[in-house]
This record gives sequence, C-alpha cells and structure tokens, in this order.
Amino acid sequence: MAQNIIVRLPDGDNLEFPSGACVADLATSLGPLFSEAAIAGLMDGKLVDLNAEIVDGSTVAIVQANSPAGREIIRHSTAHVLAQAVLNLWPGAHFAVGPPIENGFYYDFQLPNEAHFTDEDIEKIEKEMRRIISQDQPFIREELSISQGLDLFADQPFKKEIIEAVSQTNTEGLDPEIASEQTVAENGRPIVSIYRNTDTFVDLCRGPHVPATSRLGAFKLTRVAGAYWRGQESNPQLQRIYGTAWESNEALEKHLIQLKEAEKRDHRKLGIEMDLFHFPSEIGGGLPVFHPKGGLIRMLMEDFSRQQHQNANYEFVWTPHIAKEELFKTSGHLQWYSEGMYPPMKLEGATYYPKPMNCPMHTLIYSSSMRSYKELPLRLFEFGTVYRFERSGVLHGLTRVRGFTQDDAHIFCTPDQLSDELTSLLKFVLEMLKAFGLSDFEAELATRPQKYLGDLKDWEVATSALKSALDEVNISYVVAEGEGAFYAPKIDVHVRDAIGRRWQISTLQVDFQLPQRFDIEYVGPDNQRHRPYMIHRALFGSLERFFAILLEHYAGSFPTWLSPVQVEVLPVRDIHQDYAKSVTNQLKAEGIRTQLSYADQPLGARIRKAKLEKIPFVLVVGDEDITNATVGVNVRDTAKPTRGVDLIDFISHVKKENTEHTTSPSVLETHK
RNA sequence: GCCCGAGUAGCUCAGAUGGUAGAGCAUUUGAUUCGUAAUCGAAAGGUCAGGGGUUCGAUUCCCCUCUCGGGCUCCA
Repeated sequence: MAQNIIVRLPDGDNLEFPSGACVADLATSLGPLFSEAAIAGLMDGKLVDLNAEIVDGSTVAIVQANSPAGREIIRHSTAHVLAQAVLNLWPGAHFAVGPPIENGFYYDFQLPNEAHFTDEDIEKIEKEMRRIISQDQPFIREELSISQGLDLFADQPFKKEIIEAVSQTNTEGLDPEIASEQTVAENGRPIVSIYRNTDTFVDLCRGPHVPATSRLGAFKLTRVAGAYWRGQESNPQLQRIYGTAWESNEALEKHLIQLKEAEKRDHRKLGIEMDLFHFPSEIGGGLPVFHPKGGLIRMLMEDFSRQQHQNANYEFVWTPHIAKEELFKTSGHLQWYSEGMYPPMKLEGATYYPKPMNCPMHTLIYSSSMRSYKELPLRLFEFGTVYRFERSGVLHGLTRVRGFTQDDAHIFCTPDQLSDELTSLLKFVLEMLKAFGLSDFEAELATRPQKYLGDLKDWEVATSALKSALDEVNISYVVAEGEGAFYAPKIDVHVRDAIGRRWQISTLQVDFQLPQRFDIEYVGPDNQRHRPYMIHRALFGSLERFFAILLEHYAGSFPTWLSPVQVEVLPVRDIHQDYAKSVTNQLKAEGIRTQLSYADQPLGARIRKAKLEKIPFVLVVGDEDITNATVGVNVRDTAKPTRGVDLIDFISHVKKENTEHTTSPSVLETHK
C-alpha cells in the first residue's frame, strides 16, 4: 500500500511524491531544465545518487552537472571509467585509488610485471574509455559487509587494504585519500559501498556517481606520473594517470584554453624571453641569477617594501649566512629541520651550517641586551637569504629553489600586545600585497597539529589571537585543522592571480617555543622578568617566489612603477635624433627609466619591437613634436596612439603612475 | 631521491631507414630615413647535452651520466 512522502526543497517548498520515489523523479517534476542538468542529489546535506530513494520529510536539492559538486561527481565517475579501461588493457593490474581533484581526477595502478605507463599509453587508454562510455554502462550502487567486500576484491590488495582501514576506524580518522573511496554506515556498523558498471568491473566507492557513462565524455587524459601508495615513500610506487573532465565539451575546451594561457604566463619562459633571470647549471639547480632587468625589478620591490616597513616602525637588521651548530641546536632546527638543511662545514674545530631560517639570529639580536616592556613590540626586519636543501625533483623555477631571500621579520611583544599586533600586522600584509596589484585574498588559519610542542594554554591564546585578527580585518578564511607548524599556529594568506590561480604567499606565525629555547625575557612594569611572545612573518614569502607570481599575474606586463624600462623614445627619422635624445635626458632627469632608439629601421618595426618588450610607454617624436615640445604617446595594450602630448604633461603622468602604483599604464587625457 | 618525458645556434624549431646539419628571430655589419606592430643585403654563430659501445662511418642505434620539464613527497 503506497503512501505518499513529503520532500522539502531548498527554497522551503514542499512537494509530495509516492513512496519509493527517487531523486531523479524529483528532478523530472521540476522540469526538463532540471532533469537534464541533474547529476546527483543532496539529501539532508548528504550527496546521493539520482536513483537514491527519497526519505520522507528530508530536504533534497538537485546537484547540477556544472556545479562544483556536480563536476566532482563527473570526475570521480570518469576515474572509474579510467580504471575499467586500464584493467581491460592490462589484465592482472591492481587498482588503488582514483579521487577527483581540482579540475580533474587521477587513478593509481600497479601494472603486472612492474610495467610503467608511457605517453603513448594515454592515447590507447583514452580510446578504450570512449568505447566504455559509448556502451552507456550504468553505475549501480551496492552495499556489502566487510567480509563480502574482502571476498569481492580478493585479488586486489589495495582495495583490501582500504576495506580493512574502513573496518577499523570511522570516516573522520580515515586518510583523506581513502575517505573519498569509502564510507561507513550511519549506524556505525562498518559496511563498504561498491559501484558496479559491468559484470566484471566493480569498484569500491563512497559515491555518488552519475547514473550511467553516457553522462561522461568531456574528458582528456593529461599525463602519467609515479606516485607512492598512500603518499609514503616507503610504500610501493604506483603508476598514476591524471585527467580532466567536465560537464560539456565547451567547458573542457575552456579549461584547456586556460591551461594554454597559464603556459604562456609561465615565469620560467617569460624570465628567459624578457632577460630577467636564469638558472646556470654551473651554479646548480634551484639557484637563480637575476639579470640587470630582473635585478632592477627586484630592487624596486625591495625598496618599496623597506619603505613600508620603515613607516610601520620596523627596525632593520642584518645577519650572516652561516652559523655554528650550537645555534641551530638551541633553536631546534637540527632536531626538527635537519633534512631541510645543507650539510655542515667543519672549520678550526667548529661546525658551521648555512642558515635555513633567520629567526635564531634575530632572536640573538633581541637577547643582546636587557629589554624593557617599553621597547616592545620590537620589530626586526631583514631581507634574509636562506638556504634549504630541496630534493632535485621538487625544484620548480623561482617558486621552489634552494637559496632564496625572505622579507623576514620577527616581532617580539608582550602577551597583551599579541592580539593588536596581529591585527595591525594582517592589515599591513594586505596593504602591501594590494600595492603590488593583488587584491583577491583568502586566508587559512592553521591550527594545532596532532604532534605539537608547548602548553595547550599557549596554543589557545595564540589561536584565538590569530582568529580575532582575521575577524577584525574582515578577510574570508578557512580553518585548516591540524595544519599548523609543530611549534605554533599560523595564518597563511593566499591570493588569486589574474587568471584565477591560487598562490600561498604571506605567512604569520605565533611562536612561543623559540623565546623559551633562547630563554629571552623582558622586564615588565612590575619589575619582574617575563617571556615575550614572538611572531614570525614574511609578506612576499620569498622574494624569488613573489617575483615569479607577479610575473605570471601580469603575464610580463608589469605596472609602470615596476617596469624595468618605462619609456622608449623613437625618433621618426635620424634628423629627429637630437630631439629624441633631449626628451630621453629630460625623462631620465625626472627619474623615469627611459631608453632611446635609433632610426635605423622603419618606424613600424621599432614600434613593434618596443611593444613586444612590453614597455608601458613608447614615444614617437618627429617634426611637429620638435616645434611644439610634444611627444606622440603609445600606451601598452592600446592600439591608438595619442599625438601631440606636452612633454611636461607626459612626465607628470608617468610620475603619477609611479607613485600611485597604477596597475596598467593608462592613456593620457589630452587638452585637444 | 623515485616514475614518465625531453635535450639540435642566444631563443623558437626543422632534419636524415647511419654518410659529421638547416630556417626564422636575436647578434654584428653595409645600405635604407621612414608619423605607428616585421626595409633589403651580408657575416658570424653548432664537439647535434657529455661519456662509452656497436659500425668502415654515429647527431641518428644501444648503455651510462648530466641538465631540464610533468608528477609523488615537501614547502617560501
């Protein structure tokens, strides 16, 4: 006897269905637009398959294919198809995990006879995947007991390991990589869910999935890679295939275009093209040299940063690049960070290490005299160059190097000052980043990890001070539970660049370990000695990395104030050379970085060359300009030149862009 | 470090089933003097990443090494 059930929609409306109705029925009732886009359901906050039966009284939303959750499902389902294809093509292969990731998915395999995937295999596998998709195989969910699951995957060791992990723990404790593969039932009785595509292919999975493979197809396998089972180097290395998948071919195409755009902006490519820096192999991997133009940009970045720090009452210090082992024993680096440090040098009976961080040395500056509470907060700043040993495989352009310069400061303050100091610091960070044209921020509050040092009370004080700073500054943030450093919680500031990529840049860490290790103190108003708190902070993070991010953000077209060459002056003919030279000299006298060209090529060619160099302003001067003391101005990324601009007006325009940090050069207003 | 891939002129790339190599841009140079995205000519530039092997002969085939790129791990 069928009874009706009530479904609540997200907007609060109630709908009635016969008992046994599934999510797809709801989608159908909402009209063709919904039913076509529907990929899964969200029932009382839990993602379910389209054919899941609706629970009476629940709130159900339709997950559409083009939503973040919908795409995740499409990617997860495409990963299953990938697994089926590989198992078909390599009989006897073992499959491990295949979760969705940002913009795509991957799947890890162990191939028989220790075989490896090569690039040629990608094409073969894609073809097999398309064959599978064309069969319109359904995804059918089943739930099994642990022992049934172990039987089903008897010859799949990685699947068995996942099932065993499920049987021993709850979802929260589960390795996140594995959690996406599996779940446990609400009643606490461990079960495993599986999704069956064919009689022979079935995969362990939490789900949900698309109803059938016909909903897939806008995908592309992108690369092969090695990856350790569960991310542990001691585990066997598996063969991973990465892919991307979308709800439509248009969306896939858009993503592939975005990848191409990112490739065009690659700082390693632009760095060579624009003659900014390179990595001489004679020096060694991860050790860049900056050429004159790159060096100039870097100097401008540093100069501005120094000025801002000076305004914010920082004091400037300088410390050496190596120090005796005793220092790093005291700081704890040799115990906690030794694998990141370069090996020691033994000289005259002492052992020296290149510094991986500046904090121990700054702490010594603090402790060089007895400090009064009246001196605090004491803010010590340095462009400190540090050396960290990175394994060869992890080096990546300027973003991951072995020697780099931090815009590093350590703030020593009283516990009372901590909260205010963090708030003003966070404001200072965001102002600095904004001055470089970055404005889309997201913060992450990383809290106490499982393995930590110090008192719980200190952790609480520090974490809540960080949190109140975030609230005060009104920046959107997420809490990354357990992601803090072992010695302290921290705020990481991320930015999104011009094409939407997320970069981790600034970091603010509260530290109560180092003050203790170095036994530093201040004398309070009570005439007693107290322990200060310490804040580590870097705004650019590393100058090299920040340089790379800016280069990619601007695609090489730096704002006027950061452009190594701001103006190029082109005489129309060689009889205009003297005037061009006089214009150049006047601009230079005003501190504007200007270069002069000769009329040895047709004007068009010289303009083209200057524009390709991404110079913000290209000036053309000819007969009329000599008569009127004007210039013809070509603004970067603007097709139409402005003729007859008074040189004096032009100079003040450029100077204004310099001081205001205008992000892209703007066209001058003419009086005419 | 491990898995996959790639190294030909400063840069971007072509090339030969094994007979020691080319183009464009850049550079130098000669001519050209031109108001808005490529003027014409010439020269110079290479141990085809390095080493070893097979071969009458290797840049090409095989092995090793180095460097770079994509991942894993790690993080600024």
